Amino acid sequence: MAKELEKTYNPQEIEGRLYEKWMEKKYFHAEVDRSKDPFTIVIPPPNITGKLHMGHALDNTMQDILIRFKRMQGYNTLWMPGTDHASIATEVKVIDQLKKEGIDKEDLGREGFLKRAWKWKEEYGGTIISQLKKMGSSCDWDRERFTLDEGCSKAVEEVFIKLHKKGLIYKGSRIINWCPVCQTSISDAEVEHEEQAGHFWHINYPIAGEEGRFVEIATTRPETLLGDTAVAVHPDDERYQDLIGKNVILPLVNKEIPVVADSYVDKEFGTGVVKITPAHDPNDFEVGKRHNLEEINIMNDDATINEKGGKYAGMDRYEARKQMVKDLDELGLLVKVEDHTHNVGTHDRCKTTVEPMIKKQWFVKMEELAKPAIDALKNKDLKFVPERFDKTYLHWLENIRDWCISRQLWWGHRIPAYYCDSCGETIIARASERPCTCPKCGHDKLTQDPDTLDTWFSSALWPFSTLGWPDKTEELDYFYPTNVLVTGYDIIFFWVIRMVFSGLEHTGKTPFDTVFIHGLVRDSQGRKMSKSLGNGIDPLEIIEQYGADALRLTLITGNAPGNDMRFYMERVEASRNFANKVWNASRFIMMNLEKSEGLDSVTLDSLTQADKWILSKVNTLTKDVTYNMESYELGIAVQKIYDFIWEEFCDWYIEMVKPRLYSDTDETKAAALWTLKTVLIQSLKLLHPYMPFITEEIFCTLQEALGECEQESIMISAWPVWQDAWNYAKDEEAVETIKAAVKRIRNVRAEMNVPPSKKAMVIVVSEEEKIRTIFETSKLFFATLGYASEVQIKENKDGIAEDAVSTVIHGATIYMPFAELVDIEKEVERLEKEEKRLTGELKRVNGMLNNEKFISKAPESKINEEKAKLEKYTDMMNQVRERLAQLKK
RNA sequence: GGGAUCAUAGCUCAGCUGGGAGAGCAUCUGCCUUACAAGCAGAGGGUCAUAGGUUCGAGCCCUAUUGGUCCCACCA
Repeated sequence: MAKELEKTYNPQEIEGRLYEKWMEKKYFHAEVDRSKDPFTIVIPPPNITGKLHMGHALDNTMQDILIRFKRMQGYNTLWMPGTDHASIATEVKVIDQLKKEGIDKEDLGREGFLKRAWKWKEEYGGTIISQLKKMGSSCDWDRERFTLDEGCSKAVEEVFIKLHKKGLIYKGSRIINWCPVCQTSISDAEVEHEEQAGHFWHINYPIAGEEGRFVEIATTRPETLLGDTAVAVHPDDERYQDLIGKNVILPLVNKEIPVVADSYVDKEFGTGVVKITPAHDPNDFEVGKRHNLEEINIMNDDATINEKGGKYAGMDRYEARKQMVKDLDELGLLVKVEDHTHNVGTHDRCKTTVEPMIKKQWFVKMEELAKPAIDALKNKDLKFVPERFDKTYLHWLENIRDWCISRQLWWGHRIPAYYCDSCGETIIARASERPCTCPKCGHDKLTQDPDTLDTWFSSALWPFSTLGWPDKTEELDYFYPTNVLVTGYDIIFFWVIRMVFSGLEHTGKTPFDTVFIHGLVRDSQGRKMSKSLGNGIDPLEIIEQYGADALRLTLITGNAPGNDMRFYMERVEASRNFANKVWNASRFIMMNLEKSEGLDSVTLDSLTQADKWILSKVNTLTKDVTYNMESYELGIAVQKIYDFIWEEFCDWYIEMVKPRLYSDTDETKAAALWTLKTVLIQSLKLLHPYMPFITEEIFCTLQEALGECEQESIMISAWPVWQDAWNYAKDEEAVETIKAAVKRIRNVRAEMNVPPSKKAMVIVVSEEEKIRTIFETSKLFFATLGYASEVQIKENKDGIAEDAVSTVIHGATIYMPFAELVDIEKEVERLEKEEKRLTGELKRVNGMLNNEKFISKAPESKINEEKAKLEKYTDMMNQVRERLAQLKK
């Protein structure tokens, strides 16, 4: 009657089939349903250029765990999926592809290029989505979105126009970070600072009109000298007081430039004199503004020197540097060269050293937007898990600078700005409302701004643009704000912060209340997984070999929120082994259920001590796991489930129950089967968010075998809750006593090298009736687990051979009278060790209980606990001493 | 320069608001016990980085120190 499970767990066969079933049944799909509370997560949209890596695997496993957990708890869960157009990354890919065909981007023109880019997206953009499905991700694929799709684009346009109207978006000439290779501006967040070994060149600038007098400046970038428009000293610097207001002659250029006083200059650093290049340094730019200095851009977009550079025109910036140093040396103006390491900004994508340049770009004014985002955290409308990322978030926001959002790229959202060809008027308008004539001069030729927006501009709107904003959709009203955002700490600046202030500005709400942060997945040596190192481990290969469940478990176990983790194949194997353990335990249970009858008539009253013990255990486990999961302690929760299933359920309970199952006459057999089934199902449910495939397969097979149908899938079954009826504290305590006795027996036998096949009599001696009853009740499995040929339970040790091996547990002494094994010396040694341990414990407990401050300050429960311990240890000590005395005779 | 974080068994790491030092892997010793050798039973192994402090009590809180990692930052 029952459907059988395979002998070993074979994930490959199962995973694809189950995922298809889930898709078909639409379990992932969420519709607005006002009768239920929503629970929403938006996926960090992976780049369409992306391939699934361990970072995605971790990120998506965490989200899927939360979603599956909440779904089982009865929430109407929406996990909103989608992809990011990834402006620059994709543009580079397409350019590369074109290059292989010998085509230049410019040849193709904007229209042609975009056609190719869309084609590329159609071809490769779905790769990562299909890979996410292999992980078991329960996203609502019917709602899949793309940052460049119609809806998201509409939101982008709306936000741009809205912010512009409020004066929060402006176009201005400012110092921006320019990537000479990608030939686009980039935002501050995209600049990575890298320590580079460089030089400090000390150069003499002749003082105008004072033959033979120089002022020595020090610079790390001599080539920018061509754009110098001043030299600055500190206003209080006594050394240079007389120079302020005078002119110096800019070497090589032979132009007079002024000496200005500005407190930005550090007297202690270098020579205390700074050359000021307003067009190529953010500080100098500020100084320049304060002193009305000319801004001379000396570079082309590819970082070669432009026509303003005289003889250096056309040279690359580094080439020019070399030549200029040489020329200065020849002129005798080079004083010295020192080694100097300094931080230079590089483009995070291509690692090119960025060139600060003055360019006309679009910016978002940040100060006003940042404030509510800061308040949101302080008011606890938003929280980070773990909390320490609060500081990262606040620090960034409190020191925020305007966000450069225009990019000189084609693939992305076009800036909705139009310029009149005649009068230069700027018109901001929706594409659909694009004016035909200039509202100012009536000219009919308008040109749209060629730039596109930073890719993060659209992802910043992701939590609400995907739900229909700016339209007032049902979905937006119901699912927004979302609940949790799961992401790595590396994109807090790029994304999280921008979503928060965007959400607050445009919807008036924080887009999510919790940001659940994880770390990086590193290789076994702790290095970042990277293409160039070739140390990346492909999650798909792991899935292929070990199954998605094993991968998911590996990524979650033993990993604290926000911490990096190392990826080990050994750990994957351990996870796979656990899957196999679960599989086989289930197989065992189902084999036994086949022959079962009368499970329906089992009541809680008919359960044995052992049954009640495991039921009580799984009950507590349920409470703990739920609590941990609600606190985002996923690693702790799954560790508890793992320990429970493997140790308590498999190694103890199943072993305890075997004698009853193998007997045809045991009247508690049905109770055992019922308990096995019940605890298994409950454990599977708790495990399901972590290991969705194996739990589903077993759950369904089991239900089929039982002819029961709670639900057709475990993923829509109800999450277990703690119930008072399953709380059996006394039975738990009783079974723990038995376990302690069994452990002692095994310990003694192992130490004496007695094989399990060699059974021996076990005599339990206890003066307490309660203890004797516990053993009496559990005699059957106690004998099996303790490898006993016979179990006797006595009130006193009368009649037991004096030299019988013994061991002591709380409340009882266990004797194993097999003469041939006796080794008095070892026995004494062991007991003395025990005595020593107990002495220590007693000392500690006595110390506490005799301490007035402890008694007056500690909570009563704690005091009672310690009192109970004192009693227990005293009791054990007496037994140990008695036994010792007996042996030493 | 500012900030964060880590230092716990041979290795990799858990340890949530202070009260039992833990897991996986590795090692050693027995077991092919009819769910599982991807297994079962047992064992060894730690001054919880160092020095102080708070506390009846510290791996956990405070201070300093050492060493590592990361983030931020306009010292030319």
